[in-house]
This record gives sequence, structure tokens and C-alpha cells, in this order.
Amino acid sequence: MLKFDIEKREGLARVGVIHTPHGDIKTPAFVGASTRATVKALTFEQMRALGSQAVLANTYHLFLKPGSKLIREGGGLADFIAWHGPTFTDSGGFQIFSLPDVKLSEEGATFKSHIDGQKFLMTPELSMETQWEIGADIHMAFDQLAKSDSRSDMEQAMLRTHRWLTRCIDEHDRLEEEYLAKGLPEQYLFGVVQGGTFLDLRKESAEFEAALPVDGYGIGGVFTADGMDEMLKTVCSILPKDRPRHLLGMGQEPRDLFIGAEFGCDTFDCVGPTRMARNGSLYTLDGRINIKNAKFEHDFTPIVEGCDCECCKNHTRAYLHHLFKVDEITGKVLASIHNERFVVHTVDKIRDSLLDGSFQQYKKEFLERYYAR
RNA sequence: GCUGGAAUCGUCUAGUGGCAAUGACAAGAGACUGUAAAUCUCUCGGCUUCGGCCUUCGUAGGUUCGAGUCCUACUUCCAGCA
Repeated sequence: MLKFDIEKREGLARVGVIHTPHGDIKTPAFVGASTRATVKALTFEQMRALGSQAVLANTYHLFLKPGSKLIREGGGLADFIAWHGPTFTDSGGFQIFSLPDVKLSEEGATFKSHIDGQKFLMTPELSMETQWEIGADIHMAFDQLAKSDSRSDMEQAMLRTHRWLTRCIDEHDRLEEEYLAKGLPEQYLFGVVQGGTFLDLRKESAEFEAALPVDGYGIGGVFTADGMDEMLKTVCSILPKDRPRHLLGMGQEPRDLFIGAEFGCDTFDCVGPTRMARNGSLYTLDGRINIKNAKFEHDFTPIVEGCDCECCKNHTRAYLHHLFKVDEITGKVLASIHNERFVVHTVDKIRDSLLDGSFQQYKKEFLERYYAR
């Protein structure tokens, strides 16, 4: 069982430490998205410097290239990428379901590679095998997303996710035995709760999965903050209190992080911060700014006054504006450092505020200012 | 000086007589939440009561119902010959 120490609880929120074979994660924590075994535009040295505690790679992408076998050959994900800290892998479910021409069956999902069109059948078992071979500390179960927002589609996807989860657990246990026998480190499995916006389905999903021997939970299928608090309240009051929960894919909007932490999520991952950065949209305490806008041409202040990131400590908005206008990669690098730091730091402050009892005040001040206008 | 060729939106560029006029870049703005995303979308002569109106294709004339497109002259640039 994955070791998760909880230092403090406040309502559904918790402050804790997840202990993985590759190191600890102080939660709540923002996990960097390193989909193709890299955080786009950043080195892992830079990720470390900006305070990132863990990264999440994607099974779908790594399955296609370079293949899990090669990553194993390179010593497993952490060694291969030289990130000497905790790692997660997403199951590939989300990506595969977002591809065109996916054929779903009880067995798995048949899809065509977005790279060369080659056909594959991804199953819960193959996802588990691939994730074990990749070797991240924490794996997500291979789940199914709904084809539409309709209740019947949501329910079907949830029920299949549950059936697949039992298969994931069986395969995970088999692989665990095999890998531990070789003297390799333990790897952990998170189930993924589905149910869309339907609270009764979320409840059913949480109850079903709470009874299963998984190490933690991913909360999936969340696309909007609308109703997220109620959904998380429902789910997190049912899930076992001593196991970590990861809010899948949320974190582009700071409000999601506050809501997530407040209602019982311990880790988050999101491609938003780095993608926004590459597209010139930078976080400030007053909301995002588009650094390419003409108004920043002569703005010689940092992106965020007082921000301790490499970008803000050394550079001005005018300089970033220039780098984006001439499309220099350094602009994307600095912007990514800033955005990633901004989000990591915000979640770290959420942790601190939970510890010292100032969470509600911090949340109010932050969100009122960030979403003013 | 002679002989050819060329002049179109900030730049380069398309343009059989019915064109406010092609495409690219630049410029301006927007989007992005388990990354097919260093991506995508919109605007880009002026005015507008959104129906239109006005001014545009080196300059000045002309032919024509109608000219960026044809004719004449001029100006500038390029090439070749002197």
C-alpha cells in the first residue's frame, strides 16, 4: 500500500505527504505534465529549481514512442528522464478516447496511432503492462470516458470503467509480483472515478471503487469548474480518507486548484500552465495576460512583481514581449518557467494556508483579485 | 541615347474588362484544463443607422455601360545594347 501520511485535515481538505520509492510529495501538490517524457520547453533541472515535486507522463504517447521497453532499458521513467523524484503515468485512456476512429469494446479500445495510423488495441491489461514497464511510481487505471454528456453515456462509461478497474487490479497484482521478484521498486495503482456531472453516478463510482484494493484515486472526466465543488464533496466524502486523490487534468484555472484542495484532492496535473506559456498567456495575480499584446512593448516591469521565478527575477515584460514577437524559443522557456512556478507556488501556498488555518482567507483574497473585472 | 520589361494594401505577391481586388508575411485581438497544441480562430483601405456609401492598383488623360486589366503621354525602376 502506498504510504500517505496526513498531517492535518480541515473539512474535506488534507495536508499530507505521499511517500514513493523515488521520494516524497508534500500535498496538496501540483504535478507537472511531462506527457512525452518531457515538460515541454523545460528541462527537469529547471522543473526542480522552480519547486516541482513530481511529474506525470502519458502511457499513450510513450507506448507509441519510444515504447515502454526502451524506457525500461533506460532504467525506468525516472532514470530515463533524469527526474530523480516521484513520477506518475496517466493510463492513456483520455488520449485514446479523444482520437478519431476509436472503436470501443468490452475488451478494450482499438485506435489508430496519430503518428502513423497504425492500429492498436489498448486494453486494461496492456495499459498496466505498459505502465509497469515505463515504471512510474503511480499509475492510473485504464478508464473510459463518456462519448457525450448524456446520462446514459456517462453511466455506461462509468460501469465499464469499473469493470476495467477490476481487470487493472488483477493485472497490476500479477505484474507487482513479477517486478518485485526481480528486485525492482514497488509501483502503485490509482482507480479513476467517473460519472460526469451526475452526482448519483459519482456517488456510485466512488462507492464501488472505495471498496477496491487500490492505492489511491484519480478523479476523471472533469472539464469545467461548474459544480466541481459539489461533485468533489460527493466523491471525496466517500473515498477512503487515508488514500491520496489526484484530480486529473485540472489546474489551468487557479480556482480549480483552490476548489480541488478544499474538497479533498491531494494532487493535480494540467497541461494548461505550460501550454498557456507557449502561447504567450502568462499568469499574474490579476489574471492571465497575453504577453504578445502591444501594450507590453514598453513595460519594463516583471510579469509578477515579487515572483521568485527565474523569469521574473531577471526579465521584464518588454523583454518577454520582444522574444514572443520574434518567436525566439527562450520566450517560451521563460514563460513556461513562470507559469509552472506560478501554479506550483500557488498550490504550495494553499498547503501552507491549510496548515496555519488561513486557507479561506487566502482563497478569498486570491480569487477575488485574480477574477476581478 | 536606343530597345525591351516592370510599377497593386507596411512588405513580397495573384489578378481572362464586371474587383475593395488573391496568397503569404507583418500587424491587432481572442481561445486554450488527464497535450495529435512552439497550436488554433478572428480582424486587417475609410465610414456606416450594417442596407450600404466613399476612396483605392506610379501620374495625367482617353476608349468602354463598366478599366488594376485596353490605348496615349509622362515619371520612376530593372535588364540588354551603345
